Amino acid sequence: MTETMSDSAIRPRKEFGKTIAADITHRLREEIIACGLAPGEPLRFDVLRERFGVSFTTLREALTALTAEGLVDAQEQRGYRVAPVSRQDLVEVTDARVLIEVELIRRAIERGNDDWEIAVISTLHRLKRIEQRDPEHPLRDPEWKIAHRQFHQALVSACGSATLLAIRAELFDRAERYRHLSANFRPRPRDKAGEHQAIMQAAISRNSDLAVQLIETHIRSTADNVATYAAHLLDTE
Amino acid sequence: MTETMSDSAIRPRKEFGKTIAADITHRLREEIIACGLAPGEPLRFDVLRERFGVSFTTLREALTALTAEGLVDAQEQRGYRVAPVSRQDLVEVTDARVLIEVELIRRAIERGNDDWEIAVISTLHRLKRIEQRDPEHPLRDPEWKIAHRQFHQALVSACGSATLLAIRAELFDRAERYRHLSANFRPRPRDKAGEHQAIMQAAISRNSDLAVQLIETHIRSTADNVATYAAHLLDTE
DNA sequence: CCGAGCCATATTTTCGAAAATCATACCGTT
DNA sequence: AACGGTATGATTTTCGAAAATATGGCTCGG
Repeated sequence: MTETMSDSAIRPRKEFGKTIAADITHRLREEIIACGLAPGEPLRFDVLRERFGVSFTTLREALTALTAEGLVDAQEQRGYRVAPVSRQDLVEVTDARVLIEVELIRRAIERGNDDWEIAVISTLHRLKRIEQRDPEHPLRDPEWKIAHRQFHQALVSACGSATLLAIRAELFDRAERYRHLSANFRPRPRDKAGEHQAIMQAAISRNSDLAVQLIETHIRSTADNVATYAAHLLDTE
Repeated sequence: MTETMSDSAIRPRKEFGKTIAADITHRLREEIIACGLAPGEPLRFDVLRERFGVSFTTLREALTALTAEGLVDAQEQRGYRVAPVSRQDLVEVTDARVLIEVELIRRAIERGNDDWEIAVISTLHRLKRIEQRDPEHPLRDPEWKIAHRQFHQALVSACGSATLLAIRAELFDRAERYRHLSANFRPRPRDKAGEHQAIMQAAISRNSDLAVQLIETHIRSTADNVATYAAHLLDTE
């Protein structure tokens, strides 16, 4: 409010109790997922230092963390680059997601209590509200992205395993990057709203088999879409 | 050759083409898995700096990587500590391992070629040789640990998914720490040699269902053992 | 003209000091 | 004696310089 624009806009502002490194990790992650940093692009320290206004050390810590998440590729003694994309990697991420998400949905439906139901219903509600606002290009709306992420997160949140939830979140991020990759070339989003609605209903009515089937279809058809419309980005070289 | 003993013995000697940070990450990982650094123990920079002879920055990078692997716990602004153990965490790791390893064994049996069979047979052979040497306390023998790890790795290596193999490796490490935790209190190792032999035979003869069942039993019974003999370490506070 | 070896430059990696933050003990007040 | 606030020491976090390593161009010999 009272600060100058130039400073507050450029300088990384860390939230209370958080380290700058954690903040940079978060910002870099978002930028890589959104393909603001292109797959395979070298991540040079000088450039990043300029862009984020932090030191080597802090950047290195962030890049190390993102390397573990599969979003950055470390080439020892030769720096880092954005993790490249490939058809093979897309298939692997999709398969892994199906394997894990299907299991987590089952467990969540089995164990979910009232709070879980409320979380599923309310996150879907918010998602639909945002979609009404701008039904054409949801992926370009940061709010839609967050709401979408939170809905899928809510669905499995009651699974009871923090370990598997962490793995799931990582795979979700990696998949989301592929969605962004094809977003610019996709003619028109298919009926995601309807799919989400159906998944919610199956989950709340504790219809495990149906929910599992819907989720698997949801994940695989999204991946197929990416493979189709981002083909020219996946087959290169 | 020409260097003084004191230096070459204490200083971390990095292998060709590797960074010191990667080396320290590896050494710290091994030490945490072996419970040389006890679960929950604070990881103070001064102490580690003394012990490994490296700087803050390098340590921080290693600790960041291990945090992502679930072996270290980061408390923002309050440093790091060895990831604590708990009965809940043991259950989660075990469940996740069963879910993933069962799937990978299926895929490996389906896709494995001659090289895969050879790898499975030869890694088991080496494991048995080492067991003959010191059948009492295999976990205390670093060579046994490596051979054991390589046998299980070989079993699933042909699954075709680097993504799932990486996740599996991480869970394997976390589980191995629990095995070490109980190793000192376990009366006597059960017949692991027989189990490994049976798993190998089921895999090579492409008997998927049997291999899956044996692997699941292998993983779960190991975890049960830990839960029993390390109970006093899991229930505290 | 081509290729191997070497020098100069660009870039990463590592370091220890300085700044920021947290934990603890102390003091004064109620 | 209990409580709140503050000063002090311990520890983490961040920084930019220095060392180590890779990259690209150049020369020289074949």
